[in-house]
Amino acid sequence: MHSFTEENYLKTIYAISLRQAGDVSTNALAEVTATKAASVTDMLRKLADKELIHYKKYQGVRLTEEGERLALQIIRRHRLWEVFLVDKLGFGWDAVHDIAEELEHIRSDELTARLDTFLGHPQFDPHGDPIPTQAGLMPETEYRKLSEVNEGEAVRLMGVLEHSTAFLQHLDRCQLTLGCAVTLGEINPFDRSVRVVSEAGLPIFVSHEVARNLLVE
Amino acid sequence: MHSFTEENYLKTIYAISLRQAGDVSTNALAEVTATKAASVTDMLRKLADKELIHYKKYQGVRLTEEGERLALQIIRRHRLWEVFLVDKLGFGWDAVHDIAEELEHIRSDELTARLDTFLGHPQFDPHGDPIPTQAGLMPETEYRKLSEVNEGEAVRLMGVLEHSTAFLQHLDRCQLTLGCAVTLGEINPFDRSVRVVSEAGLPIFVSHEVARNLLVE
DNA sequence: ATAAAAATTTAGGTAAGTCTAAATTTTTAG
DNA sequence: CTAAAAATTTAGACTTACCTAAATTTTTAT
Repeated sequence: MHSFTEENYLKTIYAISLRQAGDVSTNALAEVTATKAASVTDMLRKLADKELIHYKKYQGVRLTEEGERLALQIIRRHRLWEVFLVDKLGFGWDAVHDIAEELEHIRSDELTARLDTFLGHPQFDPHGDPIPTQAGLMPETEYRKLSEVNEGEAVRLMGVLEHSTAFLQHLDRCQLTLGCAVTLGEINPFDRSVRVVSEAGLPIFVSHEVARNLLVE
Repeated sequence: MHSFTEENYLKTIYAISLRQAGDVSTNALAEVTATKAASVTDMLRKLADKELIHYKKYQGVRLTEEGERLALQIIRRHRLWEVFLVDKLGFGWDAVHDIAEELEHIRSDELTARLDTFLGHPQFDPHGDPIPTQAGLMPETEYRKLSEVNEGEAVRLMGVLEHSTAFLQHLDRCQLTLGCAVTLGEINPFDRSVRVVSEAGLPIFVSHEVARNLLVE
């Protein structure tokens, strides 16, 4: 069996791999796991011994097939629990990350399977992130960033790239909820902020910083 | 904050205190926690430093008020999760203990409160054990053991004293479910086994060993 | 009452996961 | 191309929770 800590490293390696090409560096892992590079090195040696990562000293790491399978299993559990917390318990989408971070480590395939059924086999978590399948596949999504949409286009808000409480609460205050349809107004050439118009005709001003963290289709 | 392991010790001290008078011995704890007496002594010193138990060397331990408050909080979470697993996810009552053993350590008062509401503020877990209140009180129950009931009496099955999978599955096979009404037939004077009759008139033979692990009212 | 048995604690050690400081390797800049 | 900077690894140490073996205290039985 793998420890809580090992699972978190696998998940983190997967997450970093998604947003950058090439192997994952020791320092990048140290930053995300909030530990020191020396501690990361220790753990990498251990994960390599277990053949969960490909690791050559000084060269960074990448998950093996088995490592990726485990990472996706943990991400699946995390996202299913987030759906539970929001849909069933009524938590806000900005309040579930830390709790799901603990729940994801409960080790029971039957629990995961029953939870999935109970929730109605959801495809996406409350932040619009796709839920890996039981078979261990991450569903592909074809979303663009709102910051890449042209004036006049009509799009639907499908996900977020930033998961911080502060960002999600900002979206709540702007009434930008997942699934809402918006039409792009003019883009301010100075700061690239943009006005979008909701279904209800309500104008919402969105900074470039926010727009590039919103996924639309 | 208190570690996973510390929480388990508190819960175990509480559980042992319930079924025997006087202080809890080091050996009793070693047996239940499946560790060695020397390890228990280490942990007792730590819990005493944190003022969660009263501890005098060689004299056994008992929970302080704060220790009992924490123990009841953990038991509350355990039992609420068991209700969730059985009522919402459809697990059998014989399959939930180990999973709840992990879930009980998820540390979020809001999670516990919302789960309680979601489940409809249940008073008892799937084994008939009372769920401690949010205020930290263990509800009193006035159940007798089936082995102490007289011939001819009509009683209702309210709980179990033994929680093993084997015992619970045995009850399932006998169609002895919580809440079912039975009337006591004759008690065999040789082995103290007893015949009970269900509501449907079905006769069920119950060994003394089983009868003294069944709680009725 | 006291010696043997049982229970408990102390002493010293291990593994996991972390740390700091020092050594080493790789990358970058002139 | 090479020296300085940055990244990474190694060495040695700490904490938690556990262990075994030995010492100590309490209990039990004659």
